[in-house]
Amino acid sequence: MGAIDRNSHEKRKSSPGPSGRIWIEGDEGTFLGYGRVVLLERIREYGSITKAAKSMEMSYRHAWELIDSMNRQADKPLIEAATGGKGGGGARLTDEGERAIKLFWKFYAEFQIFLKEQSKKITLNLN
Amino acid sequence: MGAIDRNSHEKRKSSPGPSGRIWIEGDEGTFLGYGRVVLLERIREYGSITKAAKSMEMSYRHAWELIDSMNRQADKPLIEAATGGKGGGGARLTDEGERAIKLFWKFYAEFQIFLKEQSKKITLNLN
DNA sequence: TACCGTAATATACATCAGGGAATAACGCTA
DNA sequence: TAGCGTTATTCCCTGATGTATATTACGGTA
Repeated sequence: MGAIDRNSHEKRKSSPGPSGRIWIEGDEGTFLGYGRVVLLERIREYGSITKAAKSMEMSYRHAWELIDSMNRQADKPLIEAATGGKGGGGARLTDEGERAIKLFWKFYAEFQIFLKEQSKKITLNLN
Repeated sequence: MGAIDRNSHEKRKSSPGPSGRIWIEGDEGTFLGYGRVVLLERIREYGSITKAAKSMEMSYRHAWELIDSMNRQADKPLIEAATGGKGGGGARLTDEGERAIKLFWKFYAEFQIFLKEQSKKITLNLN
């Protein structure tokens, strides 16, 4: 339920020291990033782009563009959406989407470890 | 002599795979980043904020703000500037600035290694 | 003292990513 | 068939960021 900033990056504590952002690049630019992956998870949770976007305080327009970007760059779509029908339609995370989520969080976790290691070295050198 | 983009991050090849940006956070936000460190080096080279900014295709105003931000957040100034005098004045990199440059490039180099390692793991998982 | 090139600073302008709102299409349900 | 909620798409507006431009301050030098 936490708010996500407008750049689709995680809110980071502004504690001095090494910091950074990571993402997975695709053919058209960013393929997977923190905000995108959280969006995927929210869609899995709510089954709706509209609800997922609202839960992140993100505009539907922006959410849709991110999903479209991911789907275009992936071999197979990460999200499959349907208009009309019961409840007006909805969206669902595919197996490919599930794999993308796992892939990114693994990368993300290793980066956090990397930053922590760097923090030890760098804070020593500051004074 | 290469052009630096407007966000003060290095121009990165858009090759698919793990990517990212790093910086060193200070009390007011970014303290050292790629663009800032290149700016420091250019000032060391030219002895002038004006010339350093031009060489990076950066506005003087922006360059000055970056320098001011770094100087305010560091224990001792990284850049010392003088108005008037021979040649109208100039700017010079301090020893503290020299250390900041080394510190950042070390961090940067280790991050490149980290990305390369991650690339091996991730490209394997894509197909 | 006049000149010079730079630092320092303020103001106006341009650009652009994203938000908000409006609208159409869709297909199940009652 | 009418209603519903969602996806999909378009247009306009705003806020933030950086550029461009102009002006002043400065202190050596000729």
